[in-house]
Amino acid sequence: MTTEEKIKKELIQRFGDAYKAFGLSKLMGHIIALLLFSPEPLSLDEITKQLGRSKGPISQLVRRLRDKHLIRKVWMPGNNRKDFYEVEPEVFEHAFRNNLELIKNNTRIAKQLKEKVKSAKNGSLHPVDQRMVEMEKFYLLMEIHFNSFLTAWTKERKKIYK
Amino acid sequence: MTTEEKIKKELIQRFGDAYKAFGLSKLMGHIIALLLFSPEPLSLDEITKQLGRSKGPISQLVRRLRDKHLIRKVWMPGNNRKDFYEVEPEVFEHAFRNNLELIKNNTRIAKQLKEKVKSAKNGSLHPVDQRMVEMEKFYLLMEIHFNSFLTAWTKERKKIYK
DNA sequence: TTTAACGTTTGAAAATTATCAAACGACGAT
DNA sequence: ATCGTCGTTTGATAATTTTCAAACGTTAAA
Repeated sequence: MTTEEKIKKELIQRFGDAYKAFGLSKLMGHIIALLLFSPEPLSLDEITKQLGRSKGPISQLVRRLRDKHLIRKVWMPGNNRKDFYEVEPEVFEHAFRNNLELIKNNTRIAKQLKEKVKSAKNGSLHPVDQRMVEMEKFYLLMEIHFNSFLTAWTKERKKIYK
Repeated sequence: MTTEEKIKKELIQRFGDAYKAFGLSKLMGHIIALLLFSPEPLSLDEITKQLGRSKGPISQLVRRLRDKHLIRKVWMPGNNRKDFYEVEPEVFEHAFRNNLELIKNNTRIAKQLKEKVKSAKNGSLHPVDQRMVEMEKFYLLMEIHFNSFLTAWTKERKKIYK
């Protein structure tokens, strides 16, 4: 096995683990890693072949990755039949934004539960109320900092790819 | 069912979903939510009873929650046999820090792969190299902003619980 | 010292999720 | 118009994860 193949294998491996750690499908990580490594866009057939899986799951996960804006379809001249894919230029940013949605959901939980506790207030304040207030503030502040990170990154990225 | 019970049920439900969305066990979310709602620390028996599960999984997940610093054991006077648990005062911060570890792991992946590509450089630069450079910068910048969020939160939290 | 309650561990069962092979519909190519 | 290739869908199977019940060791209470 050449050095390049070893690197490719490790990239696939580690992206799989990372995706799983974030609660996503391991195979999704494999697909991203493979496309990340490939200098050229790959067809579904290529992906299935290189990852040694069958068409079913690849087709489904490629769709999900597209929904998440992590990869995109690219038109290849001279091949009107096959779909080719490559990673989105802003993969990392999009991956982060997907995570941001989960954060926002937490803010929503806190806000809604807080309201419900408040409206059901029966004289004595329930301790969970205080916690929900804290939780909402926590995630709101987090959203602010996450957004400021995104602006900072946009600037930084321009420097890299100018 | 009283309003309070409805709120409790919804809290448990939604924390379960949220935990699952972050790739953790749904039951872990249930335990946290239950403890979050309870004004008093709960024993393992209470938790198993209230969640309608058996001792095995509760025992295991309580340990994992403790490892993650999301809940803690609390000594109860007059009850030397049972272990009682409550949520850590800084649950949200600790939950965030756990996530930060995953982020740091991503930084590590980028750094390591980048090095390997560089050391294996065979004349023509492989496109994955550029991507790894970008990835590392992305997650390093993220770490900076995450840390600044944590400092900001520490300040904010003092205001709430002063 | 004995007993009983407690938390942990463990092997099996249940439930969920991932994966495959095959069938299908769509659409260029011939 | 027909054929063949492509991506999707689907029902069955495999693999993984979750859950339970029972056995176990430990330790406070009697």
